[in-house]
Amino acid sequence: MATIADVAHEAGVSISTVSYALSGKRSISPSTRDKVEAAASKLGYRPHASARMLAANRSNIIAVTAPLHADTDHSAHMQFAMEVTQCAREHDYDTLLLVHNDALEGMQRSAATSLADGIIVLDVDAHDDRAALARTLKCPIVFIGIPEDTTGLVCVDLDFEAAAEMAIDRLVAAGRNNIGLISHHQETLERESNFPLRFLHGFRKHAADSGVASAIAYPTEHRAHEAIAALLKELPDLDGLVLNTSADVAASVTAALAELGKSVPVDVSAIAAGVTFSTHRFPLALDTIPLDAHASCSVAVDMLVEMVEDGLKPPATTLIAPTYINFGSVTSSTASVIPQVN
Amino acid sequence: MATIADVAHEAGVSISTVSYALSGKRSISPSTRDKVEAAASKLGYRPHASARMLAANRSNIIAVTAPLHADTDHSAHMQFAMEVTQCAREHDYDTLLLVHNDALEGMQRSAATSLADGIIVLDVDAHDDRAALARTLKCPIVFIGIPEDTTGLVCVDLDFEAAAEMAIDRLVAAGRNNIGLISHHQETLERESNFPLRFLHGFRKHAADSGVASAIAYPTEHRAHEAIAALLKELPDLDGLVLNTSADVAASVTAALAELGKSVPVDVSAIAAGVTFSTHRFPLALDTIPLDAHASCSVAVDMLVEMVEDGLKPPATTLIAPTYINFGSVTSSTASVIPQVN
DNA sequence: CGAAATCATCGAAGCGCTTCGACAACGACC
DNA sequence: GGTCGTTGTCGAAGCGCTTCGATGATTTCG
Repeated sequence: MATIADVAHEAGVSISTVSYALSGKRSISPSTRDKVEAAASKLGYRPHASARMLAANRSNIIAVTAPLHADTDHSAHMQFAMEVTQCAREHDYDTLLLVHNDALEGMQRSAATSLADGIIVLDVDAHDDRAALARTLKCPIVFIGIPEDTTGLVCVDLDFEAAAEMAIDRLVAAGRNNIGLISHHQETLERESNFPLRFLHGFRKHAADSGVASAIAYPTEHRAHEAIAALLKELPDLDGLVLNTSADVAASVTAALAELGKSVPVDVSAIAAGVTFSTHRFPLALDTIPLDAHASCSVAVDMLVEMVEDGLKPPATTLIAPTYINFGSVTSSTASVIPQVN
Repeated sequence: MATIADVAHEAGVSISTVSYALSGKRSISPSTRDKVEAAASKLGYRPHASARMLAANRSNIIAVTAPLHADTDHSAHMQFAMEVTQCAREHDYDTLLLVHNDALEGMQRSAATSLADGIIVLDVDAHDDRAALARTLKCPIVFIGIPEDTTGLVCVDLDFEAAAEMAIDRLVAAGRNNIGLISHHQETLERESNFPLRFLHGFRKHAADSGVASAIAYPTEHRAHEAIAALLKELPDLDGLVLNTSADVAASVTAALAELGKSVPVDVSAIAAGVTFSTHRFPLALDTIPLDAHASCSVAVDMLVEMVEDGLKPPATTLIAPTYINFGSVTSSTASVIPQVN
């Protein structure tokens, strides 16, 4: 392991000159810089991480708390954790993984020991322990997801209320006025993972405001059949469907409707909203208002890095505007089938 | 942030005494130890991570490379990454996440800068770039998964060949002699993720050795129907089924067979083998020979930590013996249905 | 009872880097 | 031609911790 001293010696300059030449934090003559760079690459010099951390008082590491609940959607989590890691790398930060049974202790430890410069909190519950802890730590923290009480916190998330509104608006614009929502499993709601609740709230409110008939079902199985049946019972003329649910349930919607003699998108137009999975592999691809891990993580990491490097910013919640991906699963109730679009 | 000097001052002893009292690396009188501990907890002292790393020349961090291929099973990955993290914590190590497009660079970087003390490699292909790189790094590395050429590498994985054998043996013991295997999607095999290949190999060989009729199908969809049809075409008397495939395919096996008038376990007995998901939520729970993330990760992390702390150990491959979880989805072909067992 | 071993503690030397202040050397400017 | 900025470089002071060797103090034992 070559050290900065070796490079300095090889280049015939002082240690500080090497440091400045490599960091660019002070002006260095081109000729010296070249010598230093040549020496560094000749020796394969890589600055020692801990030495740098200690001297600079910055670890260039951000911690990510990714709890695993029994009903956690691992696939979604992985996407977020990976996306955070990727975004962090773009700012030259690495990512430390903190697991659940360890989440509070881990946050505390990585903050108190200066192991991490900042923390990203994933999979936030309505009443999340980590929120209370976050308020006591002076380490920059960004939540991806929104707890009920956001006082003093920096949060980023998809605007689920707006996503629900967008879904309803699209269906209404297509002449659909009997709109069902398939939400999440009861146990997910009970755990108070917050986003399904926010989506529900947005859906209820906007359905009422828009004057459409609506119903909500909570799947009990890993398929849509039961939920669809429940919706039809309440709303026999169901002609629009919003899916804020798990992948397996959403994937079986078309089949479940087909079994009842109803087709998508003609009889029932459907939109998946606030979901992390892609529907393009489904038997029939569904229009999607995605919960885009990249979008959320990118914003969150940018903010966190800014907080680390430029000092704390005022706590605030950033809602990310929903976007719409059209696959042709919503058609006008009066028109004929429009061919599927990519 | 209280430093060790503050604690020393508060306790009225020297810095080194504090260090030894807290680490236990030299004998310290009980009275002094108590004073130090009191001072430390009074001040809320936490040793500064980078200072400790620098002085001790050990980061207590292990890196995990978790690539994300297009066809990667995120859920399985997350389990492994989490499990590694959990196991690492038990040895007082933290876990750094390295993402794919960054995997080689990341491994290099974390090793060269001493950011990580060791590396765990996940989701290993038959011809994995990371194997070649691993041979050039002097940093301890453990592979979870087995590349084709294991020269100079330390690898840990489920014994997939033995798992395939165990599955066949169980079915044969139940009088099943027409055994089908549902393997993975073609694209997964093409990428040469290695474990499906090893399973395939074990299955082929042991089916031949056992003198049973066998067939293999590769699912094309996210359900079992097509694969089952393919198997029945080749093996009309199909009475045993081995599932080394994805969760969605395995989950729909019972339904697919039912549509063809065949029941599980009477007409066809089935075993899921070498899979990370649990079948206990399936419409019908299937006997499982699990690819147990905890088992693999625990062994891998133990080995890695040992390599870090006690010096390199000779490269070798450790195969983990398969275990069998009985849910009653395999019954004797001559007996009547046995009630499902949990 | 003195020599040797043991124990408890301290001081100081790093670990490898960043960064501050100092200081030549050099033009620019009036 | 002195004064003032610039510019480029260097030395040294840490960052907070671990660990080695030294040193008294205390115990052990022949």
